[in-house]
Amino acid sequence: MSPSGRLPKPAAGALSPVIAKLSRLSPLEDEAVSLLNGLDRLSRHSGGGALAREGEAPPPGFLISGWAARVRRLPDGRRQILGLLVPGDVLGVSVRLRPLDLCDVVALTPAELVGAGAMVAALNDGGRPLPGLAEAVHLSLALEEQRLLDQIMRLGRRNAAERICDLLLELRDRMVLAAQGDLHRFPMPLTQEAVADVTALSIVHVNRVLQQLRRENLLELRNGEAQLRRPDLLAERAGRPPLREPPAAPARTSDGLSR
Amino acid sequence: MSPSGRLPKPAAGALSPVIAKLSRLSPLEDEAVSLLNGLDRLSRHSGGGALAREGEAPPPGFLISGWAARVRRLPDGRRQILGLLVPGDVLGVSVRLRPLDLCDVVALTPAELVGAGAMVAALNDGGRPLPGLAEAVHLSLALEEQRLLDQIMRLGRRNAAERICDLLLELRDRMVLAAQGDLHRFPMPLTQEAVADVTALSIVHVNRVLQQLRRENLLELRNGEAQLRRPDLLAERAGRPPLREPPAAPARTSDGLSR
DNA sequence: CGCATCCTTGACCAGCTTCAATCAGGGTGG
DNA sequence: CCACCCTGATTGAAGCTGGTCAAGGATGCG
Repeated sequence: MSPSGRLPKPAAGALSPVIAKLSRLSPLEDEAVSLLNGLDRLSRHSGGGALAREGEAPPPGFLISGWAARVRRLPDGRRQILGLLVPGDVLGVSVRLRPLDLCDVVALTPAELVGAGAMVAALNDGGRPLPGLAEAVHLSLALEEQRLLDQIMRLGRRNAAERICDLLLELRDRMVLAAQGDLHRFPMPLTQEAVADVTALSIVHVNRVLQQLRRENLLELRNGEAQLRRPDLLAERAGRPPLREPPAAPARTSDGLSR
Repeated sequence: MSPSGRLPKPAAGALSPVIAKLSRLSPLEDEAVSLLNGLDRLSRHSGGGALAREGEAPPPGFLISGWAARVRRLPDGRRQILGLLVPGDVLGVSVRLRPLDLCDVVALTPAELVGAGAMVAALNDGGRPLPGLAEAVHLSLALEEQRLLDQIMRLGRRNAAERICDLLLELRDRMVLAAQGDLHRFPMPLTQEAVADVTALSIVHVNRVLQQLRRENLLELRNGEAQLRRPDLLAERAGRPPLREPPAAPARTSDGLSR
């Protein structure tokens, strides 16, 4: 349930979700890319294992495989997932100490983390400045805050179907950003229980809504992969504003900062 | 509905919520206090007026009187309050550009804002360093993020009564921090509609829950003032963890960073 | 005095939860 | 190889929480 080993080096190319995401947020210097590829201190975690514990600042790192969640519990055991972490996401890297970094983080699937201490050091210790990397990391943190706001909207004024459709679209956009899928298809290893804990619904109701979406042929969900048949209809079903055309203004996606 | 005037100077002592809050977060240098007291560019806003518009970075400022809210809407008009702003709170001051600063902010009561541009300049332009002030501002931003997480828990796994009790306790703590009330009594100018938009309940149901809490003699709410009869019972009613004793560990309040 | 805003209350009902079984797939030990 | 078990998905029935609709009441202000 805990890190089941530390290896000096991740496999070649293992950093690709991180590099894909960051380089899309801001063009990365060549040096930044090799810095990222050179990160070590890999740790593996089994599903259910803790990546970080409440109250302890987690060591800076990138999630390079598997999914995880920031979790909080009520005294009686009710569980709420505050936010999900997917490959390419950053953990414990922040300017100020962030309350978000002080939650329990648990692996929802087997997961691998690489240490980002070397990157933080390179950004701070005034060696060669890496403004592209610094900007990308900043934007990544901003996206994370954006997602907290999206989560509040999701839980606040959306009904069950809207919550689930909205979540799927957010996950699609995040997976695309990390080069893990395309507009119609992406890895989705969450159990219905995890979806329930994100959307604050009961497992049973999540199941019913998914069945309904399948019946409407909007969605397929099998073998840990999601297929969105009609993303446009799904967006409508999610109660999202109809997206403006590219020529007029940059479309607003849940990954976009254009608000 | 818009700023109804700009006066060169706020009244003497008008900055006291700001100074009370910041100095409780971190001891302020004398210079920092006079810097704050010297802030000008006061703007007044009537209830319902916009303090900042979606998509525009708001000018940095402190709310020195009145309450406001960060608001987001769904296409069909449903409204969700992402977070409340009370006197002493900061707006538009951040290291990186924060998505939170890109929401609509509306005044819920008549409100006054002073510009914080001079403070930001003093913190950045390497004149005399003011580490106490810088730390206090940082902590203030961290508290804001903490409150987003609290809001997710509130909307996620709490029922109507728990949401309202939890909100009242949060507001109590925030008002105490800004020297605007004590453990049992504080200004609470929110309409039931605003409470509904924070807690994602209907107005009617907010009313019923408040009636019930009054009947149980846990709460009084009159003339824009809240009285908490039994804060301990209210906390229990809010589904909060029983708070540990002061000697053992610092108690966890919604204003505390001790997580 | 009349209007506007906010609060209050009742009746009804829908969305979601809870409880309880059942089913399907995958891994494991005999 | 197969019985067994565990986790996750599925489905039905019943009931509660909270929403919606509708109609006043209270308060304050021009």
